[in-house]
Amino acid sequence: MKSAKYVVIISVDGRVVSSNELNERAQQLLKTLVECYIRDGQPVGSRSLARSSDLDLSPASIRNVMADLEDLGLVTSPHTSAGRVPTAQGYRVFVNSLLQVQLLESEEVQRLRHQLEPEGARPGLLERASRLLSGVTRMAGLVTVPRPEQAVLRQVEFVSLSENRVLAIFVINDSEVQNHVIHTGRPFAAAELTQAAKYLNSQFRGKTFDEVRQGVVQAMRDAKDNATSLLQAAMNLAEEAQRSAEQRDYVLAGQTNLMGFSEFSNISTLRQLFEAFAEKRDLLHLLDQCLVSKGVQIFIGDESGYDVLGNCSLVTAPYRVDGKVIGVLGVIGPTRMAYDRVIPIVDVTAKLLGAALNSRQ
Amino acid sequence: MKSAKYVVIISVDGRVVSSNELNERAQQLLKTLVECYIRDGQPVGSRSLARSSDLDLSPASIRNVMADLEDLGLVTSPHTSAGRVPTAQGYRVFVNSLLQVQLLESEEVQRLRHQLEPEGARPGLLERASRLLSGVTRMAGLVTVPRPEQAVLRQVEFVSLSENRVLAIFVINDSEVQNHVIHTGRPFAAAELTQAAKYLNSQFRGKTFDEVRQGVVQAMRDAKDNATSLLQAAMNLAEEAQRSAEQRDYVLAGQTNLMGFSEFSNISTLRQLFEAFAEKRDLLHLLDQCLVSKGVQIFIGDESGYDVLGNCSLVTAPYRVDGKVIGVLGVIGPTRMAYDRVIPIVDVTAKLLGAALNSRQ
DNA sequence: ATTTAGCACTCTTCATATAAGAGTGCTAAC
DNA sequence: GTTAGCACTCTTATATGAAGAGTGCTAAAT
Repeated sequence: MKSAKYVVIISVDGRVVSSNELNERAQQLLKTLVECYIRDGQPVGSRSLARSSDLDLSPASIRNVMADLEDLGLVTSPHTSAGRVPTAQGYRVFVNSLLQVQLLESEEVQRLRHQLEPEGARPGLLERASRLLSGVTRMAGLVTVPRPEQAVLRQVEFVSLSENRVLAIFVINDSEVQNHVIHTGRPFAAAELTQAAKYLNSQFRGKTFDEVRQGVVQAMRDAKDNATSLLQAAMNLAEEAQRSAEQRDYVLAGQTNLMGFSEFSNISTLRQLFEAFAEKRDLLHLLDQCLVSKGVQIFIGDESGYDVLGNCSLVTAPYRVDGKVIGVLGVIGPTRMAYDRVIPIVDVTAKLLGAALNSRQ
Repeated sequence: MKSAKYVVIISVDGRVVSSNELNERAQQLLKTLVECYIRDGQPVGSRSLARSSDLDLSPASIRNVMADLEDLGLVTSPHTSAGRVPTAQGYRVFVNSLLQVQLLESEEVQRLRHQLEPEGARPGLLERASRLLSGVTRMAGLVTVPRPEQAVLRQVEFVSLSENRVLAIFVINDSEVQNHVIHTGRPFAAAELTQAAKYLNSQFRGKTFDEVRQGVVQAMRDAKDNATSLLQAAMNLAEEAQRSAEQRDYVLAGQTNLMGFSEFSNISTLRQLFEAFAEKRDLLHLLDQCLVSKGVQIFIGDESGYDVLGNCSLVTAPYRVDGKVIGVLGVIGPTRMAYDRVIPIVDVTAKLLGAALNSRQ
């Protein structure tokens, strides 16, 4: 292998993140190549690249550049006599420094906003957002349920189910509701439960779940000596509910859209992907990483670290209530996706969802 | 086409339902053919059928019988030089009168029962039943959420969300919970809501939703003149909640298992099927039809009336609480499935789910 | 009258061969 | 530094032929 002509800056995690040191021509050609490939889905050869690019170069010259890009790991060739295809790293350079995102028409934004208006409770806002994303991108939409830790407790109710089982109902933030069955050590009378709920509501209504957690721990310590059975019980319930309320989850929509892409024409690949959707664990882990991000975050191909997502890209954006990030939404599709369209859509949808949630306070 | 030698009884809906008039030999051969095809997934020829069947016949004789079965529409041939494959009608005759179901080992039943024990609330009982079905049959499991009309109201709570929005929480039957956002005509104070809930609980706790509906109508009529604003409001809330509580739904599990079958190797077929799963409408309509059945009910291939389910079979059984049918569960897979195993599994699971729901009362 | 052996026939599947086409890498000329 | 030319590789499509599976029909056997 000959040494590369151009230097590419590598980030801390060992991946290409910048093309500052790629010369003008190489950048231009990489950009055009990615655009062509995203548009047509076919490996693009030197000939058609010469035609598509504004540069006035012969195919032979272009072939030289392509060889360099290939050495840098930005493009690859399916076989000798096919054109070049971007690698995950190639897409990364494209997204980071070559891409100019399309601005959404304001009427288009209006349309999105309209879809997220709180008219009619069904289906829920999260599900509508997820469907919206999948519908407008023709890929799969993904919206995590809001984090309870950062969510505000609005109300808690206890309902006796049977002997030792109590149903705890938490109204969170807004109309999001979580139900949890709690197995208690002893039976509780209805009046006892009502009082427990009353106490908890008076203490913690409007508090975040983090604060609730702390308050519960504190109260349990204080109550050590002179604990009434009721307080003790209420605390137990709250803590247990708190624990089971920490489950992360997401709402997925439009998976079937992915079946239209040739990338997933291999049914075993497709199956693994869908199993990952159903399993949720890996996706949730990935989405959790996006919670810390300020804005749109993208995983391209193997960057995710999960084999199943080998030829998938995940475009995400966190959504906020009261300025605090409480969840993430995004779109999942083949690495070969129209990033310039998808990125602003995800970005705007996150903002609109946050706004919709806020307006419900 | 030559005329058929054997008469097949046709049921009211125009489908073959009985093979009483098929002679002994034809029945035996059809049975063996279906068994072979279910086992191997290959069209079965006269030669191998001669070997597999207990009958001591030459391939040539068998070919004669096969020609008759083909005329009757019970088997078909993919092409000239392939063996025969059962049609939907062929499967129907097999299931109705040729099949002997396998009895489940009692230890196997124990294992199923164990999986449905109410230990740990997560995931919910319905979801566990659905997963159970998909896991043990290696196909897709399906469980409808219980019908609210026949369900018993255990408790209702109202929570004020914002100006004109009230969250109604219905605890039904057992730990099943439904949340509904109600848009009210005017704001309600917390105390008002509490009283409304108290009133409704005192009136309707333990009643079925049908009775609730009647009670609501009656109370609204009585209250016409001397209606307190509170009663009126409570009634409105209850009625609206009632209306939105009528939505049917199901829990699906193990769809990805279907991707392993050659029947769904065509990705466009697969996509349509998965879209039907997501759409839910058609499946629900089909499942509704099974509510009236006493026991296991089966749709084979095009019997369902939906094109997407062309090469699917759906095996269902209603489940009961307090002797009343409140829902349906089942398994969906290719028409080529091991009916002798699946039928008792679905049957038993329905009983076990009913029992598990009952034991929670 | 039923059953069966024999046989011609059809259709699929697999392997092989061939030609066309696309695109490359290299070299030498511009 | 750029490009034309060219040999080379690899894919794709198409044709061909042989093997194999299974059928339907007919005539002989039971």
